[in-house]
Amino acid sequence: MRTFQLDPSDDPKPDKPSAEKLLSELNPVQKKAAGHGDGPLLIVAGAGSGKTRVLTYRIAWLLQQGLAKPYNILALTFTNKAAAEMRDRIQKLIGDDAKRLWMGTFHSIFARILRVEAEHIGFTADFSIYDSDDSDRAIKGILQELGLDTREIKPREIRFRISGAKNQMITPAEYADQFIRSSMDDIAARVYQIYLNRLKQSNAMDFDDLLLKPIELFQQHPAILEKYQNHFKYLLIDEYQDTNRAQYVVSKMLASKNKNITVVGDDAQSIYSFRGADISNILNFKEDYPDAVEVPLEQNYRSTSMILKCADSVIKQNKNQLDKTLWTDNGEGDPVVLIENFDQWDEGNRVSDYIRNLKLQKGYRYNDFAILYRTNYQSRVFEEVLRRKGITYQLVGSISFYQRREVKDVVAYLRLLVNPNDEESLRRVINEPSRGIGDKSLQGVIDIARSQGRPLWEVLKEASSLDIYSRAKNSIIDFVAMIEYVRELMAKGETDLIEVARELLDRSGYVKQFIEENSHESLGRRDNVMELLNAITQHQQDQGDDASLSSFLQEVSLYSDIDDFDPDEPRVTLMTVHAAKGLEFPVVFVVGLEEELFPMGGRNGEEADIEEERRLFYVAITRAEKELFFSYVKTRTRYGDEKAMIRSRFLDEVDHGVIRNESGGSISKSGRSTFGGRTKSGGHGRYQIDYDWEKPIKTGSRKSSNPHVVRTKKSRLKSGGTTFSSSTGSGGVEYPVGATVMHQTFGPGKIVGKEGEGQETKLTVFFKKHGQKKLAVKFAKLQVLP
DNA sequence: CTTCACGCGATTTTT
DNA sequence: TCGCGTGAAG
Repeated sequence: MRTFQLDPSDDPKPDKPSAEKLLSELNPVQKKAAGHGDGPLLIVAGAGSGKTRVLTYRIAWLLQQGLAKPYNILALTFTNKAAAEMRDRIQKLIGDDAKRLWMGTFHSIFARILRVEAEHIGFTADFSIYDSDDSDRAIKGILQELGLDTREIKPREIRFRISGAKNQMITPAEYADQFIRSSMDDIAARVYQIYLNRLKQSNAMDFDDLLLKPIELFQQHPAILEKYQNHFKYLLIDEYQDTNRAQYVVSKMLASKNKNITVVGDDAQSIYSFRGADISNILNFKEDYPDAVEVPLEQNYRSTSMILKCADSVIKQNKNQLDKTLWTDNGEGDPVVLIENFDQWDEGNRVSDYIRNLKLQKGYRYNDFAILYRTNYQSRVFEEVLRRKGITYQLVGSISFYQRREVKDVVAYLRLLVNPNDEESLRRVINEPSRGIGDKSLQGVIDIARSQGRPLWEVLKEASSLDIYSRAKNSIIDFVAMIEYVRELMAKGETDLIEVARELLDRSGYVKQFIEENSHESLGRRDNVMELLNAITQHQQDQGDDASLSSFLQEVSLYSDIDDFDPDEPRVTLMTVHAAKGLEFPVVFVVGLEEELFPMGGRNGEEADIEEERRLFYVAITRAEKELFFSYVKTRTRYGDEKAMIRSRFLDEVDHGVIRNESGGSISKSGRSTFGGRTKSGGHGRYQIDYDWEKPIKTGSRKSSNPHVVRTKKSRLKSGGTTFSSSTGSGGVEYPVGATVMHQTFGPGKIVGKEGEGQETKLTVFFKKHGQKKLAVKFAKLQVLP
């Protein structure tokens, strides 16, 4: 990285005429925020008040005024998608300079910095990034080595505690001193220290470390901190209400020299405290920076006044909330409609019928609709119903491609290649496919490694002189040689990345096992592996010369499902409320409004927890532009059996003047006791008479249609079970030029060229988001869309 | 050391 | 209801 000395007293240039023009599309308050010069700036941006717009224009303005070069600006967002979108919008304003802006999530930006500075804190540039799953495995291993029963003490429980401590920047010693309240805490304290050591030895960092290590780096090396302070002359942080302590500290460090820090946030939309987000960061901003200029954005451009009134009546119930008044010029709009259902199948049917009818009557397109729910598992019913009715949808979240076992396995292989000390990856793949290196043999070697305090890999390299079973010993020797061979291949730099990966998968026998098994499922797994290889190629195309296995692996680790949500495809969106933050839709359905689901019952029902649930509900409501629907069910199937549900207290809290039932009447409070009744048989018949929906044939329909296969048809292939339809590979499927097809990773695309026949057909497909690609029909698993 | 079968726990929310 | 992980047998 280059550093640039820019004198802050550089002539503050007078406004150019073009700057006037640049900001002319903003309202006066937005203009004030966007055109703010140096010094701390707090933008309190209500929902739908155009904060992204302000941030975008502010960055463009800073550049245009000559206050900063693109690389002097660091903009931290909540998702990679948000960053990419903002970059796009800036590019439209100022052109290609936008490419050189530092924009991304806290995690990805600091991962990038840490790669450069790794050796200063005892890591190498090739450090691995552990996701929560990797962390759980590491913790599980530690628990086992401590002789503890991992059924009684769940690794996740321990991880939550450790992560919580890390987010508060509490060291293991401090934790042991202050936070022991139960035997679980006691164990967590012990594991915490070992876990830290283990990660360090593995040259690995977990998600929390990506925020903590920069702090460590900057504290220990003031010169490095100063370098970045000089480099990042302007710091802008989006969604500031959701930052945790570590994020707060690191941004304060970076800003402490120039004080050019802009934060944007809305305390009413703080929904990540479970992850350590601390709302007081935004509430106390003005104490940290007494001369901060505060700009409240209160005009809402998104929603009707009816929807805003609804939202306002909800958030007012929270005691711990800043007062603010959102207003809008938009029309009054229609009241919110409450849909009452017998069970989740009714809910799915009614919602999808509304979608169909609204589309017909008012000319909406499918991408104008979103169905928002509290938990991912609620998506299943909606998927099935939408599919049956032929309504296209896209599912965001749920199980992502990169969490699939076979994909994680291959990623572990690749990680091992770049970082041999990565013990979790090593343990994951050393016996996958099975090579006769079982738990016992491996544990033997691990014990030796521990007693010598050396990385497992180093000890494995000396396997020939170890005292272990000879079959396992030989397998280990072969395995080590195989990895070393491929690593050298890579180190020589003459072999293309993709070829290196192929060599690895070939020599390890990883793909071969799937082909030999030749089952529907294993072939699906093989296809997923091929898809991962495609992603490597894609990465190379995107990054050009900067592409390496390390950079690819980083991208994979920090990938989030929302990142490739495409709002322009004509498909209904299914996602959690959390995932919907920052997005907007003309028509929104907030479903599953039942006690213990939304709000999710914090078992003690703590008021703070309820307030966060309420903010979440507020976020859901404020996604809607024109029409808003609430829905709840009377009985819901959970864990296989039916449970009577009580409708959400939130429905009673909403201003009843803005909400009506389906027949246009006002909703009754008593509805909560009669309709949401406790008896199972109570209103059963009554509500079935009202509705004419095809009841799902619960056993029949679900069995007859393999959910895995069907899911893939309309959702992105990323979601769905572990197997995919192999129909594309077995011939008989036509791929006419001009047809629209759906691809697992690239999304929808159009066929623009074709060569070869049958299985060997290669298609040239143009993807809106990824550009033109040549794909083999055999592997690409394309679905032809109507 | 691998394979099969059964039992039990899971469903917050995510970088 | 279903998927995974643990336990015993081959």
